[in-house]
Amino acid sequence: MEKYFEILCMCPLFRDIAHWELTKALRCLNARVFSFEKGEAVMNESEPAKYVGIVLTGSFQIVRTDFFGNRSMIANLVPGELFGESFACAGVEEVPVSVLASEAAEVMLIDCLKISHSCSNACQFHQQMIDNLLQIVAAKNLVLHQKIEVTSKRTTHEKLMAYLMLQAKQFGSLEFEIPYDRQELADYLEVERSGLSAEIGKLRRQGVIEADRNRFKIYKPFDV
Amino acid sequence: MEKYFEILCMCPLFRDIAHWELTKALRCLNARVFSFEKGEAVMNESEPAKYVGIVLTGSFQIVRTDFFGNRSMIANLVPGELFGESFACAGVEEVPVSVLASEAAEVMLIDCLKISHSCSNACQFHQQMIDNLLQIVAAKNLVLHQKIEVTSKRTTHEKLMAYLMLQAKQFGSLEFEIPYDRQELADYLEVERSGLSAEIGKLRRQGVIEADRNRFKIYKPFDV
DNA sequence: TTTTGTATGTTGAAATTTCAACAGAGGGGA
DNA sequence: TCCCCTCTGTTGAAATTTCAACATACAAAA
Repeated sequence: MEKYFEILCMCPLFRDIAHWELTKALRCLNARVFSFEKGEAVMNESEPAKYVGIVLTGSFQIVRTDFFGNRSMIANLVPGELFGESFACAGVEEVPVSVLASEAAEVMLIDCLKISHSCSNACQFHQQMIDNLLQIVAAKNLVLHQKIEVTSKRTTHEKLMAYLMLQAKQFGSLEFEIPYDRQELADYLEVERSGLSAEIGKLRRQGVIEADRNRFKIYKPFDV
Repeated sequence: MEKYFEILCMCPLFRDIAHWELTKALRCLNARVFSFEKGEAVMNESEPAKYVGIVLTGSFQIVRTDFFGNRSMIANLVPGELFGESFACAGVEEVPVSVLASEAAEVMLIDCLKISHSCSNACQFHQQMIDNLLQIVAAKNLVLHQKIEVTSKRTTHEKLMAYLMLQAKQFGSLEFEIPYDRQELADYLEVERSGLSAEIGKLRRQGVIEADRNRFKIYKPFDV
């Protein structure tokens, strides 16, 4: 467990929890680590929400698949990030998403009730973790608002540009990598892959962007 | 202030806070009540997030308007519901939405910092309110996931049916009223109003639904 | 009652997306 | 090296949406 301390210390869930208290906390929380191969699911749609997951290594994707098999990409998770916390805190019986490993990856799972309910040992850290959870869940809200901001645009062109500008802003550079391949980006933007590829090709020919696989470069913020 | 006690007691923010403590709490929180006319804004896009709002009477809508004036409807709020809490808890400098009164309405505004920071009087209720906030923010997450579920559908037909089925499920009846007029529903579904009206007309003629203003009735769950 | 304004429904052309199918590039393994 | 498979880009036809414009119904105001 100790080998994950570095990443756990960076995890917002353990913010302001003393290093020496972490070992005790993990035991009290009955935290356990699991490994996944690419494509495996940590959490499946319609399961009850019980656990909070912390990405330790690799990366995961939060996706939802509807009745007809249409896939919608919600977010990409990198080490230190959490998932499942909103559903567990809200106590939903059926999570509306799946969480899939997008490469070999490891997570730590914690029973959410163990966070909110103080244990018999009267551990100090519970309160701090609830405060931390509140901030994390609130921040997750912003991620969803961001997706809505992008996907509420009506055309593939507008969605793509909105997404790329947002990424550029977050990376602080007009050149950056995105965590999605074409199909996944299409699933995030809620458009057709072929249409997305066509749009990228068009922007490339117009000299608006440069795109190589998941590496993008914006030349002109707007093609006014 | 006392005249709002009934609605405040039902507000999830004050869940498990003793009735006798509420008066003290409101004073400690420096809670204040404001009135708004239809169309007025309690909160504007790009303002810093500072307050948590509680709807006391009337109703409000959370909307976002982009660069080009395209409006996107996020949610409708009725008495007892909160808004702004996610942004305030996440400490964002620019809220991504506006909150507008959809009729004459009243809200109670509370400085979010006063909730999370214990006061000098060492009031008891702060901790309970943080626990409550966590659940509220987590639930807000579900509302956003729900909107994404609906709007990720590709056609107006699918979006509309997904929305209506969801409403029917929440009302527990195939007959119900929605809180939006046609333009607002179009803004929620992220489609064109005229296209939405056309689709509603089609479904009506096919006998799939009955629709009069904001009152809907579903005859056949699916038009397989 | 008449007027005015808003909400809703309709329509047809233009723009865009979806869909299905295929081609080329590149990586990994045999 | 060759083969296989995945990812990306292209394309053209069909389906759908957007856009602009107008008709109608209804409610509030004059």
